Amino acid sequence: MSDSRRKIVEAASRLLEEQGYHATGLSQIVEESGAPKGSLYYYFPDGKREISETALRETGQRVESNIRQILGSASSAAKGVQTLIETIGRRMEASNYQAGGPITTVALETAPDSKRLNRACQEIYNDWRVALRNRIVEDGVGGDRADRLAGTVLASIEGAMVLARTHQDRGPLEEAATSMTELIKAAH
Amino acid sequence: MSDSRRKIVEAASRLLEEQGYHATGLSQIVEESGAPKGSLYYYFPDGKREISETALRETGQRVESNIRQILGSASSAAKGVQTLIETIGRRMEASNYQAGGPITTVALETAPDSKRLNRACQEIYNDWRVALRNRIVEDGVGGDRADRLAGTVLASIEGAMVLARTHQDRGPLEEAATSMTELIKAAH
DNA sequence: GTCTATAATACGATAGAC
DNA sequence: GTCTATCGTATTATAGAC
Repeated sequence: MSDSRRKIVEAASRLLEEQGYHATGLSQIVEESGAPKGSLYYYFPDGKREISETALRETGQRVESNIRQILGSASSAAKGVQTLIETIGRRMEASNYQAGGPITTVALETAPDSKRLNRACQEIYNDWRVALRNRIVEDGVGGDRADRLAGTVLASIEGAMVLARTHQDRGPLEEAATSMTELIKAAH
Repeated sequence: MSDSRRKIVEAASRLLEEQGYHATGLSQIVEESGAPKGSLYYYFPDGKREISETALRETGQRVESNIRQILGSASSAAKGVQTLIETIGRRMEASNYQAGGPITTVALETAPDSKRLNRACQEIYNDWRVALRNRIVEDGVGGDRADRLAGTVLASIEGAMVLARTHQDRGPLEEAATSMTELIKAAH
């Protein structure tokens, strides 16, 4: 992938997380990426939606990789989820709560009116969910229950990020970490 | 409160939930409200932000009232939370997932750049959380633990709404309902 | 691959009449 | 209380040169 294209996608990923879809302009993406202004529609003929989809999917894969790595090196699913949520809390705090969930805002904004971006968000959330589910199954929890637990953990993380960003406080994530480890342990 | 003002606030509440802050234009609010176009800046001299704050706070109180009513008429906190989440699921499904969390999208969009709207969202979330906490305390759960449980329930609901809207499926809310009742029951 | 210029449209907000 | 007209400034996207 060319350098300009890569820089555009990286800038878009960050801006979409921090500001959401509608508040992020193409001019700002180009400006902050440092890429040439003329290359935007050369690399992304379909414009903003194509850039955003590319950025979302790249973010999704990066996050999924982080999830798998953290869960994989933990001694149990419960420990892994706790470490995962703590890591998210540190990341949000370090960004002064400008990071607001890698795709949450865009997922909410575009669910009704962009089939393309909505599908991307669906697939990304599904990948994350599967990663969580697999680690819980490895711990010996039955498939159906592991599935439900993975969904609850994912929802709790998403919601706790919303609250943490709103309050500029990672407390909600810490509460979620405690509750989710408790819930997973109780499933055995 | 005058009729035009009330209609503007009602339309704004609905549009902000369905579309978020940046995607909702003043012209659309006026148009769908049926209020006279000239009355917008008469009732809300500070413009879009003032309309939005008013709409958010009104929505917040309406939802808080619903929460208290549902929790209050339930035989236990766990049952109440289950009924609450099921009610939310039916509401989202009935709207074809256009309802996307009464304030979630706006909370995420405006957290960084509008002190005024951010504070409103903080206070609304806090009210909801207190309503949850109080009902859990009534069930005999200790204050600290009830506080954490309320935070987790709120986060799970917020996150499950994000996932439900994204997938156009109330499954995430059903999973959250099951898990949250389990978690609350385990606290006794 | 990259540039500039510009089309076409929408936005929030204000002024001043009535 | 309500109206219209308008200002200034964004936006996405395209055309055509280089």
